[in-house]
Amino acid sequence: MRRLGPSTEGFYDQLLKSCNFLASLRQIHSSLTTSGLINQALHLGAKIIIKYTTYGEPNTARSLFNSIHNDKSYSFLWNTMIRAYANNGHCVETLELYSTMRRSGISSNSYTFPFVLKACASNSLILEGKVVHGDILRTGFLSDSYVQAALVDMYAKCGQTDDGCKVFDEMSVRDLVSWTVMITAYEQAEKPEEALILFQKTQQEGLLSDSVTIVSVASAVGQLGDVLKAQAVHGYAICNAFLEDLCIQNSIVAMYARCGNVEKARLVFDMMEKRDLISWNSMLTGYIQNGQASEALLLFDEMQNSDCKPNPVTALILVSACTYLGSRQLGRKFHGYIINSNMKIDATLRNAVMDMYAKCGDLDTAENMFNDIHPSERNVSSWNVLIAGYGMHGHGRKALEFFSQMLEEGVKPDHITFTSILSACSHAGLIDEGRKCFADMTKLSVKPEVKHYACMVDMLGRAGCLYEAFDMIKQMPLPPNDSVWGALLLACRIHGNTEIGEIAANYLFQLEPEHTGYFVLMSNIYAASNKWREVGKLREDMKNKGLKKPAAFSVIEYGKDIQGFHTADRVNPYWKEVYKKVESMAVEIKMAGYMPDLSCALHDVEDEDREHMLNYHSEKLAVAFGIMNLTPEAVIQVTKNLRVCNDCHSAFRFISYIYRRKIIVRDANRFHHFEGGTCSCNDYW
DNA sequence: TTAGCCCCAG
Repeated sequence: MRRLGPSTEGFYDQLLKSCNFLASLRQIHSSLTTSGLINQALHLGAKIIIKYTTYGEPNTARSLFNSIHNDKSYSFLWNTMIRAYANNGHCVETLELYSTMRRSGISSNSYTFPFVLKACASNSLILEGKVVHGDILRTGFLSDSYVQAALVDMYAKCGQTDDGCKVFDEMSVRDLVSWTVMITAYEQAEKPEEALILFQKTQQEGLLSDSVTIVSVASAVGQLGDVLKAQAVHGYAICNAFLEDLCIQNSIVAMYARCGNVEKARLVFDMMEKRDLISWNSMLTGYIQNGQASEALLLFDEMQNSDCKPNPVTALILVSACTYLGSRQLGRKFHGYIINSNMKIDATLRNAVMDMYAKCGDLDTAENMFNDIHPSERNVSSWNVLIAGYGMHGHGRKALEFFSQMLEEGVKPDHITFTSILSACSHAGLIDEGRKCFADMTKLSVKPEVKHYACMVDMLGRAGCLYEAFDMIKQMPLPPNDSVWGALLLACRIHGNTEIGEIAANYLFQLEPEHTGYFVLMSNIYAASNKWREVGKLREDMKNKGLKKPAAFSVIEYGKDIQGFHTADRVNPYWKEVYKKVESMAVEIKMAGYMPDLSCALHDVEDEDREHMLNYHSEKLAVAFGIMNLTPEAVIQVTKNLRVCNDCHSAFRFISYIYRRKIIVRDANRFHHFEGGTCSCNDYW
C-alpha cells in the first residue's frame, strides 16, 4: 500500500472543508479509497461519514464505517458514526449501533454518551436513557461535564424534570451549558419562574451567558407574558452585543409577541438585517396569537416577495389564522397553495387543514379529506377534528357515530376526544349519551380532568338540570375551576336562575376577579329579571376594578376581502351605510313579529335606548353588511369572537326568513345555521 | 489525537 505524506492529508482536509455537495463528496471519497488513504487517516473517513449523513445518505456513511472500522479497540470511529446518526435524527440507528458497540467490547467514553443520550432525548426514550445512565455510572464517566449536561437534558426532554434536577444538583462543577440545560428544562416544562431564578443565579455567579442561554430566557419570559421582563431581556441582549445573532433576534420577536406587545415585536422584526424562515414564522405567529390575523395575511404577502419561502410550519400558522377568522375562502386558497407548493404535508398539517374546513363550516370537505386518509394513517387527532367539528355544528349524533367508529377501529381516544364528544352531546342536548360517554372515560383509561367536568356541568345545565349540575360540582374529586362554575353560571343565565347563579358568581369573582365575562353574565341574569339595582352594583364593581367588557368582534368574508366590525363600530369604512341598513332591518323584522330582547343590553337605561343599542352589536353589523353586498344566493357567513347574543340570535332567525338568506354564524362555542326563520341549534345553545 | 452537551417558528 502506498503511503501518503501529511501534506496530502492536509490537502484532503481542505478539500473536505470546502466541499458543499454530495457529488463532490463522492469524488473525494472515491479518490481517497483509490489512494488507500482512507484506511490510514481515519479522521478523513470520519469527516466523510459525518458529511454523508448530513447530506441524507446515512446508509452510504454506514457502509464506509463498516469498511474501515477494522481496529476493534478503537472507539473514535464508532463515536463518529453514533454522532452522525444522533445529530441527524436517526435515533433507532444510534441506539442499535451503541448496542452493537457494547456487544463488540468497544469501550464507550465521554464522547459516546452525549450523543446516545441525545437520541434518547429526541424520542423521549426514558427507559433506554436510564440504561445509558447506568452504563455511565459503571464506566465512571459521570464526572464529565458534557455527559452530565446531556443526562440532565435527556431527563428533561423525557418529561422527568425532577430527575434531571437531581443530576444537576449533584454536579460539583457547573459550566454555562449545564446551567442552560437546566434553564431550558424548566422553560420547556412550562415553569418560567424557575427558569428565570436559575438565570439570576448564573448572573450572581458571574457567568457570562451565551446566545443559547438568552434564547431560553427569552422563551421563559414569553411564557410569563411579562412585558417589563421582556424589555429587560431585550436590553441585556443589546448591552452584551447578542443582538447580532439571528436566533436571538427571532426569540425576541417571539417573546414580545407572546407578551402581547406585537407592535414591539414588529419593530424588532423590521429592524432585522437578515430574516430566516423562523423570523417570518415567529412574526406571523405573533399576529395570530394577538388576534391580528389580517396583519398576518398581509405579512405573508410580504414573505412571498422575500427570499424566504414558506415551509409546512408557515402553512400551519396560516391555516390556523383562517380557522380563527372563520374564513373558508382564504382557507381554501391556502389549502390550494399548500398543494401547489409541493411542501411535505404531514399528519399535523393535514389535520389542521381538516380542522380549518370543519371550523369554517365546510364539514363535507373535512369529512372527504378524512376519508382520503388511509385508515392506518388516521391518528387520534384526525378523529378528534371530525368529532369536534360535527359537535360544533350541533350534529351530536354524527359526532357519536364517529366516536363509536373510532373505537371500533382500535384508535385509543385521548382527553381531547372526550372534551369534543362531551361538548358535542351538550350542544345537541344528548344528555343520556353524554352521561354514558363520561362514564366510559374511566373504562377507556382516560382520567376525567376538570375540563371534562366543565363539559358535563355545561351539558346538564343547558338541559335545565341545574341541580344535578350543581351536585356534580359538589361531588367532584378535583377542585372546580372557573370554567366549571362558568358553565353553571351560563346555565343559570339560560334558565333564569338567580339563586344558583349568585352562588356560582361568588366563586367566580374570587377565582377570576379580573374576568369581565362573569360579571357580564351575572348582570345579564339580573337584567333578565329586572333587578336593575343589582345590575348597577355589578357595573359599579367592574368600574372600580377598572374592568371593561371585552371587545366583541365579528368578521365577514366579502369577495377576496374580509370585513371586521366591533360593537357600535365607527371605524369600519362602511359604518354609515351599515347603520342605516340595521336600522331599516330592525323595522322590517319587527313587523314580522321580532321582539327585541332587552336583557341583552347591559345598560340600565330607558327601554328605547337599550333597544337602539342592540342594533349595533358586531354580529348584526356584519350580517347587515353581508345582505347589502353579497349576491342574494350567497351564504352570509359571520365569525364572532364571543358568544352570539340572544337578541341577535332571534333577529337572525327573522332576517333569514324575511330576506330569504342563509346565514351562518360561528361564535366562540358553536355554529348557528339560520334558514327560513329557524336556527340549526333549535334555539338550544 | 481526531470529535462534543444547551437555543428561536408549530
